[in-house]
Amino acid sequence: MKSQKAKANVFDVAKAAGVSVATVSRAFNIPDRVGAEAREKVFNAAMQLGYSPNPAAKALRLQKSFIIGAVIPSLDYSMFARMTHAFEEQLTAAGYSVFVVTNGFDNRNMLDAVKKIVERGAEALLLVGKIEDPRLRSYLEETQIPCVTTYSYNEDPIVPSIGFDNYAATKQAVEFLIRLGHRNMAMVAGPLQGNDRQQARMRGFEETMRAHGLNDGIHIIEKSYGAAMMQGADAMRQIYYEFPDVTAVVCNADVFALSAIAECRRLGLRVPEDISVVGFDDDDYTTIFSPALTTIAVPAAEMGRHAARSLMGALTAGRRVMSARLDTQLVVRESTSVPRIAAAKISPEVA
Amino acid sequence: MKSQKAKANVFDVAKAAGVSVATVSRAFNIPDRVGAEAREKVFNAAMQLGYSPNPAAKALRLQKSFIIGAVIPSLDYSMFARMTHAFEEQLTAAGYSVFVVTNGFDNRNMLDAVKKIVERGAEALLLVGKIEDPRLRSYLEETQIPCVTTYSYNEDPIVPSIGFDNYAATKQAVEFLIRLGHRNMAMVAGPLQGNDRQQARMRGFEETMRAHGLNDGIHIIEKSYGAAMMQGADAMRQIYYEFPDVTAVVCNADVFALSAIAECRRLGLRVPEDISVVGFDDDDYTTIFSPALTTIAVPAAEMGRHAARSLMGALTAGRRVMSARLDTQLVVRESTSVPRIAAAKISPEVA
DNA sequence: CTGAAAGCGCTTACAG
DNA sequence: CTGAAAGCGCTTACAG
Repeated sequence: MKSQKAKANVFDVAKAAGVSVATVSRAFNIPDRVGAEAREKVFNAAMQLGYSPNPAAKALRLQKSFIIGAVIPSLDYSMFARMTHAFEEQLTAAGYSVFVVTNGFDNRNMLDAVKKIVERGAEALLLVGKIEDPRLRSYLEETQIPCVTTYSYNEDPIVPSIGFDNYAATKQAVEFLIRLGHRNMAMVAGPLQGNDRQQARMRGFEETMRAHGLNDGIHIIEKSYGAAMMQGADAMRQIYYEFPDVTAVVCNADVFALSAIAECRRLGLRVPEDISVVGFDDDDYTTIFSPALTTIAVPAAEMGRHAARSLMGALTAGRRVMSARLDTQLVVRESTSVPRIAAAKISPEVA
Repeated sequence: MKSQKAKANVFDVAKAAGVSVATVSRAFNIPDRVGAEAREKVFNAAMQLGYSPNPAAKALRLQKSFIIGAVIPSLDYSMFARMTHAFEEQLTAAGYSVFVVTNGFDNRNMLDAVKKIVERGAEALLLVGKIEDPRLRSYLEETQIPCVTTYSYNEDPIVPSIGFDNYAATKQAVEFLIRLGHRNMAMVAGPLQGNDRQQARMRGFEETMRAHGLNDGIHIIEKSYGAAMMQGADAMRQIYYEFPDVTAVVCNADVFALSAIAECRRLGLRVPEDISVVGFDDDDYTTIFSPALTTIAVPAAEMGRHAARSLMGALTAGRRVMSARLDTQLVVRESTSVPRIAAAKISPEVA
C-alpha cells in the first residue's frame, strides 16, 4: 500500500514485524536460529513490503559480491556464446550473477579487462585461452582470485584450465586425412598472435605432417576474424591459385570451412571429390550444409558448466580449481574423402 | 610492498598520502575540488597501494550500482548474442557492467527473471519482446526502473521498445513472394505462446495472404526451438506430404529455413525451382549456403547499441527512454524465384 | 581547499 | 531465541 516510499529495508521490516533487525536478518539467512513465530511475522512483513535485501549492503558487509566475471573474446562466435550460456545458467541457478566482458581474440591485452571486471566486484573469473602475459599472471596470483581458463588445456600452477587439447584435436584430424591418402594440405588459421589455441593447432598440423614425412605438404594461411564469411573464401582462393596440389584443407573454425566450401563451388571445385575440407567447432549449421562438414566437436557447453561448478566450489568450499581436459571428437561427415589423383601425377600402382 | 594485506581502502590511501579520506574520495571523484598537490599525493599513494574503490561500498553509499541487466531468451541464437554483444560493449565502455540472464522464449515467465536481476542490483533493464504479463507490467511501473524492450516495436506507455516491425517485415516478404507468383505458402513459426514476435509474423503472413484473396494458401506450422536444425527439416517434410501445393515457405528463423532447404535436398526438391524458401534474421551463414538464402535482415547490433545509449541517457540525464522503430531489410538472394507450375494445373494463359 | 562525522543497509559476534 | 551495537568502505553535506 505504501506507494512512493523508496524501498523497504531491514528496519522497515523489523518495525512492521515487531522484531529487531537482527531477527529479520536471521529469519532470511539462518532461519533455524529464529523462533517459528517471529520467522512467520518477518516473512509476512517482508512480503507485504516487497522487501528484498540490498545487494550492495550485503556485499559490503559480507565482503562477498556473488558476482562472477567472464572475459571472453566475443559473443558473436557461437561456441563462446554457447559456453557463456551454460556458464551463466549454472551460476544464476546457484544465486550468482555473471558479468561478461568481451575482449577480442588477442590475449595480450586481457589484463585491462580482467582488472576492470575484478574492480567491479567479480570474485571469480572465467577466462579463455592460455594466460601468458606475465603482468596478468602476477596480478591473478597476488589477487588470489579463483579463476579458470577455458578452451586451452595446459598444466599451469596458477591458472587452472578446463579445456581441451587443441594440439591433439588437430593432430587427429590431420592423421585422419593422411590415412585417407592426403599428402598436401593447407591449414586456414585465425590470427596467431596472442592466441595459443591457434598456435597449438598450427603446431599440431605441422608436426603431424612432419612426423609422416610430409614436410613439403604444409601450408599455413593466417586469416583475421573480421567478416569471417569472407576469410574462408579468400583462403580458398589463395590455395587454389598458389597451392594447386593441396587436396585437403584444415580450417580452424567452421565458419572458415563453410565459406571455403562455398568458394570451392564458385571455383568449380567439388568437395570432397576434388578437395577435402575439415572444420573446427561443430556449429549447428555444419549438418545442414551440403556437403555436411567433417569437423572437430568441441565441448563448449560442458566447459561452461564445468567451469561454473569449479568456481563455485572454490568460492563456497575453498576447494582448489582443478584442471580438466575434456574431450573433443572428430565428427566425420561428407566433406572429406580420399584425394583425387591429380591428372599429371597418376601412377598406376596407386589407383 | 605490503604483500598479504587484504586490499587497500580509502583510509589506507589517506594515511599513506597524509590527507583525510574525504580528500582521497574527492581526488578521484571531483578532482577540481582538491589542491593539485594533495591530488598528486593521493594518486601516488593509490597507485602504490593498488587501490581501487570498493564497488559495493560505492553502490551502497551512492544508491547506484552501475549495473544494467539484460534478460534475453537465449545466447545460443546468434541474433541475441549479437545484440547482447553490442549492448555490453557500449555499456562497458561507459563504466557500466551488465548482467545477462537467459530466460527462454516464452515471455510469460519473465517476471521471475526480471525480479531476480533487479534484486541483484540492476538499475536498468534490457528485455526482449512485448511485455504483456500484467504482473510484470505493474512491477516495472511501480519500481520505476528504466527499461526498454527489443525485437518488438509497439507503442507502450510503460515499456518503450527499440525494435522493428515484425508484422511489416513478414508482410514485405510475403508480398514479394506473391508478386513472384506464389499463391500457396506455408509459414514455419517458432512457438507462438508468449512470443509476440512470432505472433506478429503469423498475422503478417495471414493477413497479407487474405488481403490478396489467397485464403486457401495459408498454412502455419509451429515448431519448437529445441534442436532447431531438426525443426526446419520436420516442417519441410510435413509440408511436402500434407501441403503438396505449397510453392513457398516463409521461415521465422534462418535456422529453420536452412534446415528446411537441407531437407528439400533429401526430398529431391530443388530450391528455388521447385520451392522457394525465405528466412528471418540474416545470420552470417546465409550467404555461404547454397542456394544463398533470401531472408529478412534484422538490426541486432543496432538494437543493442541503441538500447544501451537510451538506458544510459535515462540513468545519467533522467531522459525518458524513447521508443524507436529500426528498419529491417528483405535481402533477396538465391532461394526464391517464380513458382514452378504444378503439372496438373498448367493453364496456357499463365505461362 | 580540507577534515570530522554521519549514514547508505546489512550481518554477526556479544550479551542476555 | 532475541536485541543493541559495531563496522564493512565509501561520499558528502557541514564547518572551517
